[in-house]
Amino acid sequence: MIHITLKDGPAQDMASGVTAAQALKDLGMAGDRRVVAAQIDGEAVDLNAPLTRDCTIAPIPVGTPQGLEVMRHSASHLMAEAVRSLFPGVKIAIGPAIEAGFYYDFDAPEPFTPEDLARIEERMGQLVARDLPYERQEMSRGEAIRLFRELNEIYKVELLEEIPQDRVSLYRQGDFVDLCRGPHIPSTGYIGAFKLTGVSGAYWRGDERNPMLQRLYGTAFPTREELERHLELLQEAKRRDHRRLGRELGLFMVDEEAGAGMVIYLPKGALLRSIIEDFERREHLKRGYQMVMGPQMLKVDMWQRSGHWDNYRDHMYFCEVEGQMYGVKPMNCVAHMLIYKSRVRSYRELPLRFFELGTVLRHERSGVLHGLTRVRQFTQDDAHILCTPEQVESEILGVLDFVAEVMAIFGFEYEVELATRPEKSIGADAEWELATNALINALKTRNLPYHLCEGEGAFYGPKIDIKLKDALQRRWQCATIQCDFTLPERFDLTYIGPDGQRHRPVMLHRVILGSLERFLGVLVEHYAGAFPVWLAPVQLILLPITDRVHGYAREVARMLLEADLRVEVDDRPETLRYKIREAQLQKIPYMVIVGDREAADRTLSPRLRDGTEIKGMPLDEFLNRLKEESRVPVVSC
RNA sequence: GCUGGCGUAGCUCAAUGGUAGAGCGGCUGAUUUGUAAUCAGCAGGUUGCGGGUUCGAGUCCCAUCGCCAGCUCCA
Repeated sequence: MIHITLKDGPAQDMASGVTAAQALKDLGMAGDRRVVAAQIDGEAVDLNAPLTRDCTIAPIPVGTPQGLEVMRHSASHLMAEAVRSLFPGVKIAIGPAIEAGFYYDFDAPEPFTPEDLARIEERMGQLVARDLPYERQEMSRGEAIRLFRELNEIYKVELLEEIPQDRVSLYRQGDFVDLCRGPHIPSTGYIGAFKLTGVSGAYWRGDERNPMLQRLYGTAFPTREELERHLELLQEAKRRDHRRLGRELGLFMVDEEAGAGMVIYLPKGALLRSIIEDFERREHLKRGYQMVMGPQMLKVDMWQRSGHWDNYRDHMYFCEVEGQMYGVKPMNCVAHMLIYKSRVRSYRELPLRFFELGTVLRHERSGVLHGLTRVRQFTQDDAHILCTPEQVESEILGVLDFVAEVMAIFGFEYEVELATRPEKSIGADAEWELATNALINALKTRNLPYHLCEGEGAFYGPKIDIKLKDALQRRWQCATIQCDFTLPERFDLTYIGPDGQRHRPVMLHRVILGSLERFLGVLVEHYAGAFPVWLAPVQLILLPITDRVHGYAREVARMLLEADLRVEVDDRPETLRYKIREAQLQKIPYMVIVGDREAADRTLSPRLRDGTEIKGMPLDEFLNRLKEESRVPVVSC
């Protein structure tokens, strides 16, 4: 007999070998199909796994992230089975669950077409209907290698040859067998609703030197309704797409004749950007930053000295001027080094915080370009903080707080990642360790949970990356804080300490919004183009009903402009309904109707974006309301 | 850069290898309008660019530029 305890529940003695499913049932958990796996002492296992020792058990319902992952992983096996039965020559690679679904990589002689997708999906439906059990089987590594060799599954053999363990597990359902750790759902019927969502190429093991495989993407949910809701969310993302809204709202464009990845700002986009830039300058000056500006390109020697030549050359543009090679800046740090060096520095003036809205150019590979979020020329809200080693941590804290305050103003939540030393990097181990610890300590001081991303730091130092989450819960890399001990050394930066000796300052690179282009793109999607009043390029539009009131409308517009409000007047000879529709589609916060009645008693009748109508509001009341709403929101963190 | 898909009017999209069309938008005129599209007329294209196959190419082939979904990379 073994003693089994339900997590946060009763316990019972049972015969050794009882399955997890039976144990859960005996402990009062109804054996319904929403439970897809079990957790034994914290480890996820199949429902039909036999229990042979005292343990604590907990159900894994499909409604939890873990349960969903199990079901999707099983769905990927199912997809692989369908593919193998329809396309006999195809070899299987790997097929995990991912954030929004699952995929499986195949080595197929011909790429899959959308029609193939439909056939595969249909076959999967048939297999679900047959409710085939998933069966776990353990064997030695050697046996497994023999098995997959017989099946001519070379990718599985390659994976097996690198597995250190002696025992491996396989899962079978129907005619399909796969090397897999598990756990899986008990049978294919547990897959509620699924859909194949796309095909694309993917390198074997994510390495571009390896052959390219065909990756099939799909997603699965417990119920049809949840799947529908997910697909609806994808539609919503499409409606919010900044590339579409950017054009429709007259914000920006990319012209292939000008160059891929080169953003051209239209009047409203340029206005929006300058509103954000003004905001940034104020926020930085408030926090003790000094504005600086560096040149767009520097002699190539500078880039050799900084290490960019050795580590970043492939991403840089170069040009020759009177026989001298120049590198167009991909980062702003080098000029800031020179500014620091422009005179002798005392410890009394540290920390120095140099801030620049710096426009950089990076040669990104053509395939990665995307709207505003991935471009070749962009402007960073960049700063370099030079300080004593003792000041590093408090400076990092200052930046973390800065990020928190700014993100709250824009209404973003975010997640934090810590990226450590990559393979291709410069600097001494001791410095990397010191810098990494400083970052970790700051995160701990602020109680910020973080994901560790090993080997993903910049070539000159470790970094904290901030992934902000937009209204649709998508994550975007914007803010980053990077420690750098090497650049001050390479440029021989020093300060005179209290002891009269020269010392080496530490440098922090940091951005808050990151790239203004990317941030704008994210902002457009976050607000679906309906910017709050303080950001809206056009805050209100006056809609005169007849020519008779044009004079009054222009007088009101002048008054509002004097009050620094962003106003337009639509005095075209169109109907009111027409003008409202256009203003509504432009997502202007206030549509202000001006007719004979308003002109007579010197009032306005604003209509809000949400359809709310206000009639006969006195001029100064409206002015005060707009002035109030135009202020940068005050938030407390 | 790689894999696959796709480039037709400003936008969204039509056109069995056989004379390039529609809606919206634009322009002109009429309409002076009270909360999401007033009516009429007109203009708009070397089908991304360059080669080729063919009696004939938007359609087929090659190359190139760009876009889209991913991979790799990344603010």
